[in-house]
Amino acid sequence: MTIRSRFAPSPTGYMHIGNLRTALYEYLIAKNAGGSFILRIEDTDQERFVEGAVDVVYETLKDVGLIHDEGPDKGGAFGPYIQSERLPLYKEYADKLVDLKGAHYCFCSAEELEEKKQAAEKQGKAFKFDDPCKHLSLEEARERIKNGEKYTVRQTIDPFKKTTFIDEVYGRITVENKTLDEGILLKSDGYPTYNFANVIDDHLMNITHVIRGNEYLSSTPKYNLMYEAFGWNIPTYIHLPPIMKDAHNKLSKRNGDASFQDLKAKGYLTEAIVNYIALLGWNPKTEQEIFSMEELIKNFNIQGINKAPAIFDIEKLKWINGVYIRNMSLEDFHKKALPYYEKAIKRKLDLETLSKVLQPRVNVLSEIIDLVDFFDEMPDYDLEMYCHKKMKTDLDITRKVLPVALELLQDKKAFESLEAMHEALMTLPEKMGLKNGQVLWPIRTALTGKQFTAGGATEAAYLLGQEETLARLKKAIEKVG
RNA sequence: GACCCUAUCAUCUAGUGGUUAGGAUACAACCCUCUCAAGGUUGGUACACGGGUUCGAAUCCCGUUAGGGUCGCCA
Repeated sequence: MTIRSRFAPSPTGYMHIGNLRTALYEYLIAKNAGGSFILRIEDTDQERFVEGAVDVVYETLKDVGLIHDEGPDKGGAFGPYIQSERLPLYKEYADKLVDLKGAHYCFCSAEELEEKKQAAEKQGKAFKFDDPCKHLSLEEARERIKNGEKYTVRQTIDPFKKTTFIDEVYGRITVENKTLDEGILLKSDGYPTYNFANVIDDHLMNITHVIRGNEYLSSTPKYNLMYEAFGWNIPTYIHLPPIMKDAHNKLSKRNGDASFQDLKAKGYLTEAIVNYIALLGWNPKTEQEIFSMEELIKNFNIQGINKAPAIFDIEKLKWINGVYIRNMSLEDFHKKALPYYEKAIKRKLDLETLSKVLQPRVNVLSEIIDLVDFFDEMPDYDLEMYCHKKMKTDLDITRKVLPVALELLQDKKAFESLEAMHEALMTLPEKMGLKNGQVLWPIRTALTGKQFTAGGATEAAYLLGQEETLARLKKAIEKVG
């Protein structure tokens, strides 16, 4: 049997991390077995329609490398792949399900129901829908429909039975049917609800593996009842635990948490995000932590999926992102860093060398901004900064070092390359009978005004160039008196 | 409230009856070093609780507690 899995987002205009992980697992499960990955757009909620939201889905999947084999933009043998274009199908199968006694027509209006609910609430009673339409004869119901009455189709459930299903990660689950709600399958506007559309589409599209969040675990028995009523094969279920923001809250855009787009904007690499979320809820049973998409496809297995929720740990993502950055070629890193340089640096400087200095020091690309701001403008700093116990240096030493450095750096040759600068500066400690740190700490401070910088005096001087370096040294000499 | 699900370091997790409870992130220390990183070495921290079953339970069973989910003409 060829595995067919599907990603079925309702387009909201952004991709949240939980959805992306679901899509990833769906893709990996299919591709691991050489199967197909199908994209289906679930746009049955007319009230939540967002312009352009479908494009975000396409762009994200493409960026991440989850290539779907069938979908609205690609076609396929089981289309249409947009639910709003499948309306006649749902109606047809709803009627069929009524014939099969798996559903019934209901003429109660939403308002009526709401009234009943509120009345029950007022009395402090738990609301139980009595569903008068359930007892209508089929002839009578069809007559009322013919007369143009608004109606919905509700699932019909035998309350005296039990329903059991197997989930590949949670195992065997059994519930008593009386705890199941006879929910609406077809709305009065003719659109199906998720509960119905999913069953119909998954069956019609030959989906073999249904992979989704575990919030659907409790409604799965209802889907099975429909499959059974239709006499259809039940798919393999794989329910995924949620990704949490903390111990209590799910990760969600609504809580102000980062979406895939947000993470990208912050300077996280697509590959790193994918790598991280693959590991959030799945373990490869080895100690490997860095996986390319090819490796994920090769190694992914359902047995490694966890049952317990996982908290999204941005620190670990940062680390993984840093690993990816350090593994990049200098050219690639430079390309990624360029937009950030443009934002933060007006002065002209050797950006290639800057990239060389920065690459091992950056975990998230947006960190670049804070790392390079001193190039444009010398920050204010306290004289105290020249006193450094560990470097065994202080103001007195600084007063001696800075003028010597100023003189040394009059020589243009030092600015020809990072190596030349290093060589030049390293002559100072010996000449002055001082330790490296005693000489270089003051110079670096004078050039950067910062407690910490990426690179040392050598890098700062070389990158600033002769003119600016000399100017800053002069200023510092004035400052220390 | 009813039903379903979950429970190992701060975090992600390994572990499927016998382990000094392993790894990674984070944290700390040290080394390296012109600061900061990177790299290297080392370290501390966990089986929610209570009962069983068993010669022996993180592992099996029951309960408690805690948390999550579902109960929409949302998905």
